[in-house]
Amino acid sequence: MNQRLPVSGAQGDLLRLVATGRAESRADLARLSGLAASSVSLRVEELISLGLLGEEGSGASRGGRRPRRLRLSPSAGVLAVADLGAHHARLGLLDLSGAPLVVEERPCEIARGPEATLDLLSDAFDELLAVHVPDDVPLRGVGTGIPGPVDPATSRVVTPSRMPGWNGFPVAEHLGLRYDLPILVENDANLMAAGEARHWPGCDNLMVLKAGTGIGCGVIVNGHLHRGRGAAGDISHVRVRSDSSVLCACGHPDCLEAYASGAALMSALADAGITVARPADIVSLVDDAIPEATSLVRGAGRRIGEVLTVLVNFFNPDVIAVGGSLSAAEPLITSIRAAVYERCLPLATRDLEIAPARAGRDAALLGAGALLLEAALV
Amino acid sequence: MNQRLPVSGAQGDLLRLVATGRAESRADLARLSGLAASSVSLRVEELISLGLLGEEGSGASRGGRRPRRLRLSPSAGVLAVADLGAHHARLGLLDLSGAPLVVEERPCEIARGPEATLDLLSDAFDELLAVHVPDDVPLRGVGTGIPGPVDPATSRVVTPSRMPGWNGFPVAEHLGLRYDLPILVENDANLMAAGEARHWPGCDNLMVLKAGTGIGCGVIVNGHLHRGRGAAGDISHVRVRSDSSVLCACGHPDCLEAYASGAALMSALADAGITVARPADIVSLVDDAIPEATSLVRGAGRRIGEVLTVLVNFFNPDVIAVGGSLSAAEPLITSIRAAVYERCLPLATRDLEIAPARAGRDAALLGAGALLLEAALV
DNA sequence: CGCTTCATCTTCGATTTCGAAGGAAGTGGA
DNA sequence: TCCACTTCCTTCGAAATCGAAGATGAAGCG
Repeated sequence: MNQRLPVSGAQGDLLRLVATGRAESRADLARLSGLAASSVSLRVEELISLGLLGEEGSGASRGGRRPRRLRLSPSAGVLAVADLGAHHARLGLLDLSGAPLVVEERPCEIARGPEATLDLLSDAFDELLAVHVPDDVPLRGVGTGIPGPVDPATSRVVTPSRMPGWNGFPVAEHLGLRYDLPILVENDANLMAAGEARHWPGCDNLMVLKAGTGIGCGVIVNGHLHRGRGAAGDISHVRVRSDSSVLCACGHPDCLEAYASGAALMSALADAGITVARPADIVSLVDDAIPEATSLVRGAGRRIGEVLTVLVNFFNPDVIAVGGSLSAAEPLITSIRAAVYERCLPLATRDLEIAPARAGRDAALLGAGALLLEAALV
Repeated sequence: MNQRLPVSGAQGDLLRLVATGRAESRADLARLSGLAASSVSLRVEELISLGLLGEEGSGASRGGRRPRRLRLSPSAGVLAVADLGAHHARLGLLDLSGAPLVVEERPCEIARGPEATLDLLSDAFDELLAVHVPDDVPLRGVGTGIPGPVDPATSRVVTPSRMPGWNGFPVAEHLGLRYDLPILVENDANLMAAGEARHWPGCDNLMVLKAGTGIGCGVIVNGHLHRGRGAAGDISHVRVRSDSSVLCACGHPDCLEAYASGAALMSALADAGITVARPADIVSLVDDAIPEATSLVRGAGRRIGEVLTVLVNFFNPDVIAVGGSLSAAEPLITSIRAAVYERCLPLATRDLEIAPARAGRDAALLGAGALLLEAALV
């Protein structure tokens, strides 16, 4: 049941507005699309008779007649999305409004190479589809996040670290052999940013920091993901000020990652005689008020904050959302805030919000859905 | 002769495409606007009969019939644009394709306050119009650059340094009292970036560095000026790594401006017993191979490059254009390049060009024209 | 309760845009 | 030179879109 959406032009725009939750009624659509109300009515009627859109009760009055609420029909289709990590993949199915139908996590060694990994992924998708989706509901798109840089022009992985065999691999092309559908391949931090963006209505410029084993960052400019040449947002190898000198795996001294990533904190804790298995365990240590852990997290936050200082002055975002497994540690955000507010221009921090991410663990999957809906589905 | 352009919707789009030089023929317009060729012909015919557009000879064949070249009629109108500096204003008139008709520089103390300065500006505009523009050619828009932050939402100056009396002043509103026309007010580095952008066709993401008395920076994302909350691109108060510690006028230690601005270099030269009047004089010293000057400029370039490192990783621009009076010093760009290429991710520098600005001394004026044409003129 | 006001949505004729077809004007190869 | 082919531009009927007017349903108010 693979099938491209049979919509084009104006119809597609309207469908997208409903799918992304920006519009709920014909009147909303008229306001947002710029089309005349009459044209909207016509197109909506067509979309309903195509079975893509449905009417469902009525919305809240804004002082006059209540709008008839429009929703994507559940049978309009589903999206299959995944977020590949080093040792496991998070994957699931979304409906066409981008809401998750089912999400699960499977072990998956990315080091086994692209073919094996992607085939495992496709098989998992097929399983989920067979179990959770009726036969007459078509798959409309496939998207996946990759823990490394993706060239936006070619959808190929470029110079990834810790992903042997993936360099230059045409991921989208390979998935396209199995699915004749819109395919999205994107860096995982970028997907997370796209997912987070939907939770900050009215904020067009945001940075999403992913503090986990590594440090990732995605950038939304003007409501759209900024890709640059494929590495945009990569701040992990920025040089930080420091008294000592630590050599990073990349060959340069004093990279942010070597001081403030979950991996760096874990190894520093080990030096202090405290062994933890995952970055998330550091959060528990902080919650238990273990001084070594708290001090380390605070130092990491300060270092991250110092780097963000430059970026806040330069980019002036509305929001910096901090996610990833380390973000649950209270002192992290606090010390990031302190560093940024102390050193940045008042004009840049005037209305700047530095807050925990809102999209939760499935942010990357939701982001993949959002990008598929916005960009890929015509 | 003030008059808003009598165009709307599709007509305006087409006019803009011709004005900005992106389209030269009906066929170009059809390709770029997305309209059908037949619709383009209709609208163009209207624009010609309105006297806004004219046909002028024919262009180069692309293998078939030669296109009839379209140009904005010289009588379609003019724009009045200015770039305010601390002690003088550069101002001029542009035709509707953004090309300068006349440019001049006048002494103008910005410290005399907004009313006096803006009235002087308007008087200068009126003079130029009277001398250089026939009575039947209307003024279509007015734009000016300000050497300080401008809130994009309100077009007010916010927390400027060295501009007493300007804080919170509604510049656009004030000019609007005298001209019932589209008014543009923008930070000077931003205008320079907008002007530079036109000289880098195909490059959608660029940073323009202005190295003069101060250090300014404008950012073009996706072909459009990025404003953020009004301070975007302001990197002059970013903290740099250094052994010593210098206190900047802003109250923080070790700002980039305190080490690498023309003002900082001049004061360092003075300490070495070499007195110069303007940053441009430093360039002559470098050309004469005065070791102190060369070494200072090289150090400034390295420091600027180190800051750019962070921004290149984060933003992944296609081009960094270096302008301003110091940019003529060869070692500046060389050492910026060295710092950036040494430390940035290969993916980010793969196709990155770091080059002297191309738009010349009138960059800001051209930028004002470009922004007026793109944004203000409907 | 009836009245006014408001926002939503539809109807219908006027306008704009499209797209297929074709004429005009050029290039390049046999 | 002729002829095939390309690109540019226009013509004209078909289709999409608009906008004014009105119908619909709900909230607010005396």
